[in-house]
Amino acid sequence: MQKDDSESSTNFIQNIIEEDLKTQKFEGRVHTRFPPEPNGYLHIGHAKSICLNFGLATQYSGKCNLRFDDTNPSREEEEYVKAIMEDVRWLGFDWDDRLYFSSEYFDQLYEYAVRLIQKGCAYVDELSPEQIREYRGTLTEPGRNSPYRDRLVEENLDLFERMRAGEFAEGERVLRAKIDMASGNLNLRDPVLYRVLKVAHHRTGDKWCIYPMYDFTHGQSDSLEGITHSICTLEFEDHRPLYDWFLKELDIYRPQQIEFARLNLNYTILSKRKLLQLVQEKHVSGWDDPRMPTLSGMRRRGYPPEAIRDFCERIGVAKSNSTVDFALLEHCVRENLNKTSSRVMAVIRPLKVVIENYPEDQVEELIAENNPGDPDAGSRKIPFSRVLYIEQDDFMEDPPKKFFRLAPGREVRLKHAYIIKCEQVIKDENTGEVVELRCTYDPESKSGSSMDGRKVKGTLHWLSVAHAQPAEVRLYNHLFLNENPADEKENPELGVSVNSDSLEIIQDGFIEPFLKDAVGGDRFQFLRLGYFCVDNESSTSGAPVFNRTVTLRDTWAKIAKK
RNA sequence: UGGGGCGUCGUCAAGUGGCUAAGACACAGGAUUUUGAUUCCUGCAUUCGGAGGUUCGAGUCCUCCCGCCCCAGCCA
Repeated sequence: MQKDDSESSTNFIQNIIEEDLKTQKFEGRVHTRFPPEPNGYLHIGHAKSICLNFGLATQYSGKCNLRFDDTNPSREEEEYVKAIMEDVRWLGFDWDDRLYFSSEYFDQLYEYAVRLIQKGCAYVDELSPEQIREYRGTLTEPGRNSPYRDRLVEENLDLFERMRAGEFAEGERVLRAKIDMASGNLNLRDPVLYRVLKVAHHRTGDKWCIYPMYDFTHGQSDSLEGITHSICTLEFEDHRPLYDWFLKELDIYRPQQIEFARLNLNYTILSKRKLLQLVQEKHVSGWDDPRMPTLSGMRRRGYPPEAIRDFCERIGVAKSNSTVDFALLEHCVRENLNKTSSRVMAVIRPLKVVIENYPEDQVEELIAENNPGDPDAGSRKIPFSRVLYIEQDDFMEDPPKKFFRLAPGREVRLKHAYIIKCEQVIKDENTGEVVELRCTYDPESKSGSSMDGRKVKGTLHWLSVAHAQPAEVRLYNHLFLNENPADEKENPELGVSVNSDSLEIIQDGFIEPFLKDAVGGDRFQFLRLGYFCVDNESSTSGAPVFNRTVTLRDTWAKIAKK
């Protein structure tokens, strides 16, 4: 297989696969799987795994399965299954007819367990959970054998069958593998294979009251599906000997487990447990809150799936624990949106401007290009009149040196329109707040006219007051101010560290007339403000609500800070 | 003091003994610009956790040391 891009380098997993292809280890096959547990929503960390697994399959003309690892019914729900499938599809991947559930293998897994018992490799233990822990030993001291370890095969078979029949309460019996209680690898100290769980399963209902553990399920499921490369995260490295042990003892097809480092992103948390906590404690509106690093949150925020895939491509795959800069994700989002979104004007903190020398009842239709970088994007008309809104930030009564927006006596260009000059500042008598600017315009300076060559430093976005439509605009910032919110030592209480400025709702923003009819998911660049999308949840017909996806890069903000 | 991993630029990350250690993001300058956006240039590791050694030649091989991460669920 030739790489289509000779400049890009291969990661260590690709190297392994290419070596396996060369040696015909799996008869030239590449078959991966993405195996989420349906106990939460997918986040950007899962996207890395999805892109890796599905991407490898595509690259090497192989296949990738979607398999729900649903062996613990007490934490799993159908709601999550649906959401996960939606998210994987949205990201742009397709599992065709290869949708699997570990629970489909419960019969087969039970049979495998019986086989191990018959080989003398597994036994039913009746130590309590606490005793099992005690007998396991510690990191530095070996464990001790359970007194029930040497039961006869027949006795184990009978007991295991009775476990399945529901004769024992939770915690009274477990099935354990007989490996090595002195192993330095704790996973090999007679791991539990089956436990009693008198809980209905979202797919198998009440059929079972014993459920296999992850370790006894994952490898066998991979084996049954003919997976070649079983890619998982680093914390499972210690499980690989166990993964291999089961397949060897069972004498069934052996896929190869490969571990890579999970994604960490600064300013965000990527742990299902903590994300669930944010949802449950209502620090966010739900799993799809636009501030969440979940795929559903990013979708609602306006991140294009292409940008997320690009990000996953760029971060690479390796084995060292690392934390990727959030700025890289934002860069990918901007890069995509810059190419694809129409430029429109919106004013979120309006300041009234009256053009004194512009006729009272005149309205002009000005031509505005939709995307300067893309001539095919076309243009639209925008109304210009005597009374306008500009952004409050774009005026300063007493400007610093490098400020080249509007100020008393200064000139700026209004985008697509005329050059105006600030003649007078009107303030509120009581508060002293600037409430209106009286300006004049230069009729010769109209955009597109022969006389528009005159240069001014600043160009502002604006809206005609009579034509502007009101709209709610939501501005988002990092959910956490701390660069490393996952650090328990720094942030023992997660909720407390949530950035109180992570959401700002602007109720009284204004948008161009035609944006009134924008529909959920539509994406735009609000000139000079950032990229925004129409919120799917809160928007109603004719009254769109906009989410700020990401700001534009802002050099001025950096200068102003100094 | 057990077992398993990892240490290359601020952040990711190529590099599989042989030209001056890729690339991206970030950052800093400059040019163009009716978005302080975009685009375009330019700069940004004499050095690869440290110390020895092998070699004509070491980020890559060997030895020792240091640091960081994971494992003691009947979670995945």
